[in-house]
Amino acid sequence: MPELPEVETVTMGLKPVMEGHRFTHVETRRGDLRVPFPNDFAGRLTGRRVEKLWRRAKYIMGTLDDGETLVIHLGMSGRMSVHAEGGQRTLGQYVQNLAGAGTGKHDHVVMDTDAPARIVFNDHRRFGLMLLVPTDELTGHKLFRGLGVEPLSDDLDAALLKSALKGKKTPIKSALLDQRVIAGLGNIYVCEALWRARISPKRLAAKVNTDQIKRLVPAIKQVLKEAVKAGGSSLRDHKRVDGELGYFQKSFAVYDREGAPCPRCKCKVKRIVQAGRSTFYCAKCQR
DNA sequence: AGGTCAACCTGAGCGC
DNA sequence: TGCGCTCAGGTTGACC
Repeated sequence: MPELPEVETVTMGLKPVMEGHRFTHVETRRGDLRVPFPNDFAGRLTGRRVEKLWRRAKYIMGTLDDGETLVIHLGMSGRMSVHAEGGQRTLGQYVQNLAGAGTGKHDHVVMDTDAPARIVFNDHRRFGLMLLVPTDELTGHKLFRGLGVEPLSDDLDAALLKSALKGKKTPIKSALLDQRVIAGLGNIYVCEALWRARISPKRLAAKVNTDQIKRLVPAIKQVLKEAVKAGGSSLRDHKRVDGELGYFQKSFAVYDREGAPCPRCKCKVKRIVQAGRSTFYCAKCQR
């Protein structure tokens, strides 16, 4: 499901029931996610208070009151849902009914907080993960030490991107998917950003010129901001924590639109495969 | 060193 | 209905 806008949407949805709240009960249903749960995950989480809930790249991070941080990744198909007694309008946001919550086939983790609310992690492909990492070891942790710049921060500018792409012989499409360059972009928003910046996905990263980089940086930021505002893109799996769909997919210019007209020049959108992933682009206006 | 690609899983959609 | 095939928003480790 998730790229940065979807993870941001989910994080914001979890905040009211997690931040400042304590876990009263935690249960894992099956341990064989691709990355197994840490030892006694439920026991270590129970009774802990979440001091701060935030996002880094495509990870949801919960800083706990005991010096550990809860790290959540949704993989390709992970969902988080929030349930409470009485359903809608509880807690100042829309939440789902409590009845039956956490009993689904792929509901892997059920977490109750003193909001009170029940949070369910569902992931049918099991590519997601939940870990506990000592907070003071986060920066050096394997998952985070190599991560690139946050695209929505002021740190990402033309100069930084230019130096990050310097000497890279891989296509720009693949370079932007590399989390060590920019952290949080995925297949959808890379395609969309390249279209907005009128850059061919096949162009070698090192050959993206200064003018193009100056278009690419705002294109990335704008497409992400618009998608966050729309609640992310719901293609197959993504839902907000209240079960509603994001609607940014209605705004795609090229992604998943093979054969449809390019909104700019009306040429047919092409689909190619790069590094094993679909790329959608307009061969006429992306150079 | 740096880049590509299969593998990890399940489910949905499509053609037959 | 059902089978077989392809594809899916991510990440990683094995391999050129």
